[in-house]
Amino acid sequence: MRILIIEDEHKIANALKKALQQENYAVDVSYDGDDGYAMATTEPYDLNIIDWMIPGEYDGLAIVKEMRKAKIHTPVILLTAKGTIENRTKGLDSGADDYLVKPFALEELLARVRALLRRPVDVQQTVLTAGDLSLNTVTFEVKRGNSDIKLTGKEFALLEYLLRNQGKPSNKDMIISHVWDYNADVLPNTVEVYVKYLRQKIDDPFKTKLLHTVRGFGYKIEAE
Amino acid sequence: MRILIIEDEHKIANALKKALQQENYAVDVSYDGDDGYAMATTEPYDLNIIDWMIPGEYDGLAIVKEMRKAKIHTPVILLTAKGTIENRTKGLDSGADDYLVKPFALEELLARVRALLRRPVDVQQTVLTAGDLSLNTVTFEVKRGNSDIKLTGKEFALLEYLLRNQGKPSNKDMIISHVWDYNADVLPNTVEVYVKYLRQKIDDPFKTKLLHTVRGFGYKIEAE
DNA sequence: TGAGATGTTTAAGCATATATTAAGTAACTT
DNA sequence: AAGTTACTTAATATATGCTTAAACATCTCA
Repeated sequence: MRILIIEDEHKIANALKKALQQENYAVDVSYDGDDGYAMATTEPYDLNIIDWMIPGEYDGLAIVKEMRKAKIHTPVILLTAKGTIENRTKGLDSGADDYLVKPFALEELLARVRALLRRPVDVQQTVLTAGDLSLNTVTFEVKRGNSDIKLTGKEFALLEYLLRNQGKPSNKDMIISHVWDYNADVLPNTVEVYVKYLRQKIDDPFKTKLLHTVRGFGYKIEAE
Repeated sequence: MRILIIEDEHKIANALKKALQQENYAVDVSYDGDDGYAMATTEPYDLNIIDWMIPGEYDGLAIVKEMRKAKIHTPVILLTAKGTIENRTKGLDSGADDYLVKPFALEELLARVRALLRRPVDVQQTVLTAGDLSLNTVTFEVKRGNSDIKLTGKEFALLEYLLRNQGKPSNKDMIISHVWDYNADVLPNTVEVYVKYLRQKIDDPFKTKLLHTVRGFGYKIEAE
């Protein structure tokens, strides 16, 4: 699966590229509109991720319009800064298939990419488990054994990430880039604090611990 | 199940496409009549959704007539702007199977698509329940225990949506795209207000509450 | 052993999500 | 045309969640 990213903010473009590559997509990046337009119309891609506001003769919207005019119906996800509702309709009007407002969490983008590329449903598990701990990504329910556990949004996102990477330690930078918005300037200490919150809820009341610190490498979920 | 949409308003076409894809249909879109006509008569589809007023040599009505002349009996849903009754008969006369006046709520379209594709009956329940609450999608009656509850149109649509997704929280964006017209620009706060109205009617007078807030994730209906 | 590095904990201020109320519009009835 | 009902928004209040700073604890390696 080939994906083209057209985005002038290098930081964002590279973060997206990295994340998508980790999911085994082949990713090309263009940092300006003219170049991006040329690539989008000449190379065969399975998906385009295009920023609305980019320098060059073509902005994101124009690229989408030209693509559609040229009968290129590759799915497009449009990115834009926190905008008005009018923006949203305009974006979808142009022929884009989906629309994402910055800042967004990487996981959110990945979910939409999967949706547009119609990855088989069974690839994405809805219930993640480790030992007697279970997390349901549809109902957002978290349980340990029979007891319900209530998590906040961030706690849930953190636990989900750790469960998806079960057994292998994730360092704080990794966690920040996956659980927080791509451009969030969050201190590593914030992760530490959230780990504490999580432990309070999923480990402290129980005998066997699941969330482990791997000093120097990060944190991991593991059931013995 | 393959569905073809012939509709020149990109915004509508894309909204429909997305909604239908979420229901696991394979969807193709054509933005003009000539192209659409070619696709409808050469490719095998299980259903066509065709706008009446489209640019090109063929308008929607003509496409349906030509299809029928060519003995292609794929079900057709015709879309049209707020029209006269005369329109309606003309439309069904032409050989269309159903007829929908814009603007319409997505759920309405989905219901008709399901009906025409004869999805197994048990998929579309006519009475939805949660605890002692019941909602009849045919008679529009809502009851809790023995007491009748009167809801307005939007309140009803909201409750129906939540009941269909019972147990799983729906966030405001989801609710807006399913309960309001496809082109409605409605603020998230509107959903909050409607939740309040609903609660006043279905929860406040009763001891056990059914409509729950799941902070950070949305709202859900759930009976313990 | 002890100094620097890494991880833990607590509490407080700030930010955001949700709830509530009221008032303005639009649509429908009589 | 006036009155009613439904719909949506704006303004405000309240609750909860998020993030940081700073103090404390533990580990590692010279």
